[in-house]
Amino acid sequence: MISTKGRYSIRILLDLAENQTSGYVPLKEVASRQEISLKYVERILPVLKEAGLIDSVHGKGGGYKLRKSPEECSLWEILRLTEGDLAPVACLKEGADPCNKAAECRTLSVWQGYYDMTIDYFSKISIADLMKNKPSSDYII
Amino acid sequence: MISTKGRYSIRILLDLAENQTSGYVPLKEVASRQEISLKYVERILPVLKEAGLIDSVHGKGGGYKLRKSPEECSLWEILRLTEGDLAPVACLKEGADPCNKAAECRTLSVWQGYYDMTIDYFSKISIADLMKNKPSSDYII
DNA sequence: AAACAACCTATTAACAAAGTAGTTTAGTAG
DNA sequence: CTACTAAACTACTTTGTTAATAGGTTGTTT
Repeated sequence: MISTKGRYSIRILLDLAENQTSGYVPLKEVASRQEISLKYVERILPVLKEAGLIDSVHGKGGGYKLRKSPEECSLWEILRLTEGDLAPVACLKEGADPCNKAAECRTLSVWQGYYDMTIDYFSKISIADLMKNKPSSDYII
Repeated sequence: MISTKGRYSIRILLDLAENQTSGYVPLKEVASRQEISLKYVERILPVLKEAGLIDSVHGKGGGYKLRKSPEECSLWEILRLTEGDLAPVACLKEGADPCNKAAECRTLSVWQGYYDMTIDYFSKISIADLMKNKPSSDYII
């Protein structure tokens, strides 16, 4: 399961992308548009800033803005930062001590295959792709 | 993350498949071969029995055995039973109340695509496939 | 009847997710 | 220079899940 941390991060970056101005967008606006607690948003963002996905400015007129273009920002990059990694089993996690049964493990290749597929899937989707996902009028009742 | 419940279940069924006899295999042997606590194995199996994957017999000479052939037993079937479902987000879980933002949600299709891919991946792998995954001699040092 | 193995119920410790609260620091506008 | 604003930091709480463990009961076979 993808936790709120990862899902919210995607929505927040998407919000920043869709509401870009020449300046900075304060979190207050993002939180209110996305209906996420401001305090929780504040908790989530620092890691995205550290990684260079966003820039921030303190004080009046300050806020956040995207540092990269929406095209360059893949969901895999966001999820890896916020969810740690998406390894389906402990022995494939980054920095895990190597399993001494790996050589005889019948299921390792299954998990590895799934993990590779997961990385590939999310790597190929960018924030820009999500922007194209405008709601279809088919859905309007 | 796939929890121990799902991973152990796969290993247990694989163990039953590889150690089939004309009769029944007691859990004591499975647990000891797989190095899983007997008590924990006992907790996990009932759901697999209910679903008709395995048969059991009480008492002396009793134990478990596969009901289906290893070819008919897909990992998806096992994981769905033991992990609930593998929906990456709450709104795709079985029996979830429909999200009222679904029509305007920019990310739903991403999660749905990932979920479809997940089901497809695990559906195409059977216990019989895992039996073929014999450890390669390349790994022996 | 004795041995054996599945079955059932309750309890526990450990951990992570999700969010809240309050304070501090930094930058801008007047 | 001062007031305002918004990010940044720290600590806490609540809730739920995972991964077991413990002990007793029921049902079969020899």
